[in-house]
Amino acid sequence: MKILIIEDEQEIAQSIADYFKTNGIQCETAGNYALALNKINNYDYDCILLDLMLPDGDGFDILKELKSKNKTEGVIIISAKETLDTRIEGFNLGADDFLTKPFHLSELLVRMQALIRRKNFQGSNSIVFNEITIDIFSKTVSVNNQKLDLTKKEIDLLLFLIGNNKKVLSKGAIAEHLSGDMADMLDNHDFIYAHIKNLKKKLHAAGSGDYIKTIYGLGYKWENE
Amino acid sequence: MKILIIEDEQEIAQSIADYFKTNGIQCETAGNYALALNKINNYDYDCILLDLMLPDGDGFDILKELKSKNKTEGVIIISAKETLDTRIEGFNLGADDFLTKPFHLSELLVRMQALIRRKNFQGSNSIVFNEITIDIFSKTVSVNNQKLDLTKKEIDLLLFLIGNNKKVLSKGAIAEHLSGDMADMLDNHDFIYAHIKNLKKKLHAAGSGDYIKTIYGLGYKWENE
DNA sequence: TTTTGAATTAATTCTGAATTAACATTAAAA
DNA sequence: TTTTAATGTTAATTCAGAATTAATTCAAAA
Repeated sequence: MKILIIEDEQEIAQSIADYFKTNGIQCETAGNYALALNKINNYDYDCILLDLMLPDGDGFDILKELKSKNKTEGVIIISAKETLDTRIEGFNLGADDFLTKPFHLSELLVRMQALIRRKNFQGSNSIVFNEITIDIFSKTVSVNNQKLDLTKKEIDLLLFLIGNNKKVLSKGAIAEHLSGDMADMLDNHDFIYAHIKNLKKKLHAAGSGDYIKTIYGLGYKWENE
Repeated sequence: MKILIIEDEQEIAQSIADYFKTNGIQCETAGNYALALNKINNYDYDCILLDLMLPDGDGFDILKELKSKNKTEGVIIISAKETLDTRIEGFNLGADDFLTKPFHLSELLVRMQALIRRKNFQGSNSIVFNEITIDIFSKTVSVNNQKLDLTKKEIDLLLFLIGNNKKVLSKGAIAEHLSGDMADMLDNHDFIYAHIKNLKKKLHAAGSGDYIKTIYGLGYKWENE
């Protein structure tokens, strides 16, 4: 078993490598974006540990590269700051696990072993909120195990709301997220109403709770009632 | 800071509680599955210590319950027998740390503090004034943990007053702040009366103190009585 | 088929005006 | 000097209409 550690802090990379080696796992390290890309494209690994903040690039880009090349390595993101949003972005890009610094090496080892086992069993990764389950890989949403037929934007909206659990999101912020670009505040954001309504309707029809709250004058938020 | 210790061996639970209390951490204990479930569903804790083997149930089920209800408490599993399998299952179910008995209380304390630090770092941003808490992200105001339903202007006014704690704010200044534009001093500012009154009413109804003082002829100020 | 913009309707919040109450100032009376 | 009454100013309260924001509907665009 061989893993690649993409991490610019030499000390951290080395201590992970040492710990893994004593546990019978071969390791290679890449301290920057360019080197990491090179290694990924020329060698195969069982698992990749990926730090998001690199001196010469974004860890997410490496993830994109991996997926675009249809590489099958499992990826565990290790990041200093974890928000549910970055977690979801990570999962959306195909990461398998997410670990926040500082972490215990034993935990990393266990998770990595769990990941490799999961890979072998073709397990799926999902986000669960009460009766709602969102499968990150298949992009399917189900309520009480009943599959929902949501459009792309509806899933995107749902993830954005859940990912910012309890935080109020303005119409402008939602519009920007859904449309992708830096929609300026002068734009027409009325289409948000349609998406909110449709998503609410579908969730409700499937028997889900009313988690999308309207905060009059401020926006919307997702909240367990 | 308050934690819940779920552990059936009374002696162990007590010694943990004692140790933590001398370190300024409040503790509650639950000696069995049923009691633990009850406490979890009715109170909020900063962290939960979870023994896996309980006389009337499985600790993992408590973990599942926590996650399905989207509780955000950190969970440290303490278990007598650690196999890689139970570790993996624990992490997969969302535990944050895993400690094998016997352990040093000092280690438990350090890990718990690390966990809480990690949680708080990504935690919500809030302003607290005695019994009043204003969460900036969720745009919610609560008094003694009871949520208030304030309008945009009311929240705005509350923040303006608290933010200028003890400073007298003229009606004109408040009007300018609330309306956003450079309202000239000739404008009618009577609407301020309504907002002040509504805000006072809602805060008072929720059991808050009367912090909004009228300074006759000058304006209003926020002050701890 | 899905997404978006426009038009319409509904709901909520804000604000100005009117009324009433509280306070401050002044001046006359005790 | 102190009290009281008269007067004017400021604040509290109330409420209806104005303004804003959201929901809904539908048709056009992607």
